[in-house]
Amino acid sequence: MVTVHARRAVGVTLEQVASLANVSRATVSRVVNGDRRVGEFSRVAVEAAVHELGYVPNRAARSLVTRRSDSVAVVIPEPSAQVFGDPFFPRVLRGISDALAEESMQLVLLMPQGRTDEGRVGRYLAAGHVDGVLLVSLHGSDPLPGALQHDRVPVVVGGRPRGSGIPYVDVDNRGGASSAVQHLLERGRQRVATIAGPQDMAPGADRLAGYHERLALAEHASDPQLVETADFTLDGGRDAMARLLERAPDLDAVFVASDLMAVGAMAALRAAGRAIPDDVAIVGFDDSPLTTTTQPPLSSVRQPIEEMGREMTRLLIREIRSLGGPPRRVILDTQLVVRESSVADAGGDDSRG
Amino acid sequence: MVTVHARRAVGVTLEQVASLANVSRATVSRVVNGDRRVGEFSRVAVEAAVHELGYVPNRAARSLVTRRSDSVAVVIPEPSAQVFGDPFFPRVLRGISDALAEESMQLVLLMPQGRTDEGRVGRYLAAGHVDGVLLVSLHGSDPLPGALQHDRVPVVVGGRPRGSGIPYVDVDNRGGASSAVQHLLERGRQRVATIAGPQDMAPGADRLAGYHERLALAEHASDPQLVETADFTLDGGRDAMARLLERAPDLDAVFVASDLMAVGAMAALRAAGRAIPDDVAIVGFDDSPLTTTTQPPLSSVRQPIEEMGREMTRLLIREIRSLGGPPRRVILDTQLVVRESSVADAGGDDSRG
DNA sequence: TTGAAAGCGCTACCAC
DNA sequence: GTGGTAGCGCTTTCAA
Repeated sequence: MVTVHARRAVGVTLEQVASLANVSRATVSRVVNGDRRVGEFSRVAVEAAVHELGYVPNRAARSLVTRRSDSVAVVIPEPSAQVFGDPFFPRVLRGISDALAEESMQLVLLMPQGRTDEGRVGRYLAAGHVDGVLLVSLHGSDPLPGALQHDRVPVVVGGRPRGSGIPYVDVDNRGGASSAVQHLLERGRQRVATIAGPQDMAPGADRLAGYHERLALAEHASDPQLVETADFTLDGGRDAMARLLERAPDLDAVFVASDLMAVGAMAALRAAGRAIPDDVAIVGFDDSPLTTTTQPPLSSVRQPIEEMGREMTRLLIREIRSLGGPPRRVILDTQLVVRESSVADAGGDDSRG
Repeated sequence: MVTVHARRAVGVTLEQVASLANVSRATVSRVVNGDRRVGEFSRVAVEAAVHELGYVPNRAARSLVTRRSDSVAVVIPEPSAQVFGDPFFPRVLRGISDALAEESMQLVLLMPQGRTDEGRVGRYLAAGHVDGVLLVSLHGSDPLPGALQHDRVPVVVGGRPRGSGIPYVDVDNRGGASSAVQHLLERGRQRVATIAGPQDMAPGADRLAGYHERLALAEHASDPQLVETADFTLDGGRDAMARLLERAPDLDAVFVASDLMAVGAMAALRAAGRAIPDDVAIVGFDDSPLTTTTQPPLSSVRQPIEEMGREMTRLLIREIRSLGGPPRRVILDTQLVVRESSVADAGGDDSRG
């Protein structure tokens, strides 16, 4: 038997493998799909034939009969792609891609622009072209997850969605914010302010909740004067910091709900002649590449983004394999990364979960 | 006739549409695929039935007979995903996604990790699961495009690939670098240095070529002392700047081949007590979000990233529809964005292509 | 202009 | 444990 070096496998069918291995198409199918009920002898013969011919199953033919596509859609609506600086987007995708590859499933990427486009995408998904949907949503008000669930399309959301009853994976925004505030308090700061994100976005609301939670725990009164909100942009962060300094000149620390806003806040502090961290300590959120470009380097809360993608995929696959059971949700731990912006004495490099 | 509100379209077949419209399956198929040879009356009846039933063609069944998948793979090898700070990755994808949606084609995303994984991906692609491949490659030494072309899989590369004969779309790195240098010369700078990228990467080599080209044009001698290379990282940029300052203390401008390296270079200049732009003017490349976070804001060369994705897709589709003709390549214009880092007098805001 | 019918390659059921 | 075979939903000849 001459082993031909595998060439382009297009066109090789089950039929040909079967005839080369002297078995029926059914047997080849069983071997290819890992069915146990195949004799040792047949199995070896089929495997050899598959190898020799470089056979690869035709997905379309398989889908047609199994009614599965073995593919999953990842939907990234417009605003989610606009995350500046922080490579959030490639990181979730990497996590998802890894987990799907393990299951030999395809990743179909959809990036609708605007509501109209989102409608098109919704119809596409409802048409059953994919086995399930992963939705990376930064604005919780998205109607898509609800619509999909209504159409009984398996769906998992990344980030806390507005409605309930939908499986999702989120980062522990409260816990992350809480640990940042705790760190500042432990360093002896008395007047810890915060620049929060938009309160109609889950991460915005949750990080502010974590701030309040930790202050309450330490029996620090929450002073409304010390709370500002901004829109997750650099300029927004700068302006918010300026307002805080005007209202509460005695503040000695600030927890900022994103690194980008923190960069803006640092500019405002510098403009006001406040030394970082001596006069004002500052901690951001995201642990983005920005943190090491600032002067001094910015302490920040790190999120396990790849893991989020992987976990979303696991949940979805469970969802696809057996519709039923209570909707599952997973909250992933964050980690505080301490840098010079929050440590007055040119001190250590501790970190905590 | 009662118009039922479209519900989940799964399960509605050509057959059902045909029977509702009182025509044959063949006729429905013709209407759905825009075949001209259908009577007005039949066409209207079919369209109504399609609408009423919410019919959506089954892709698998169609693929099985047409032998097309109507899908395109986008391959992003590991290192390409590591682009810091700059949201290059989401932007190309957005461009590709838009262009594919216009053609009703699916985007299948593949993110191989390491050479082994890339082999798997290569076999997958060669198996004909997609109609064509878009490869976003930052390191030109990738074996994938060559392998795919050998297997006669239509492929278009983003960024100049090493081998020739492969269609690609690239940004005008030479021209961009050239315009940056021209700008510095026009501002009266005499000793223009450069921090280049790795010379085994196309953008690294091309941007350096543009630098030399423009100096030659201005009959400035190229002084080897004024050229340093680094690895596109922040630290690399800082170290390269430090070396330049040591070797050529009289330099009064520097063109840096990436914004991230430019941020590092600015840190080195600051550490050396050089004022920006008064002592040393600086221009980066990418026009990333970083440019507005630096002090002063960084002049930079902007690249049309979304357009690159769109153009890649157009080329690929042409490639898929009719294999033949000379391999096409497209070079997209860049634009210099002038900010304070390169303008001594607190001057204007000009820009040039 | 229209319809009948032959598959595309595969899985899964049923019989042996 | 194995093989025969009936479709999955669609496109595309070929005739009419």
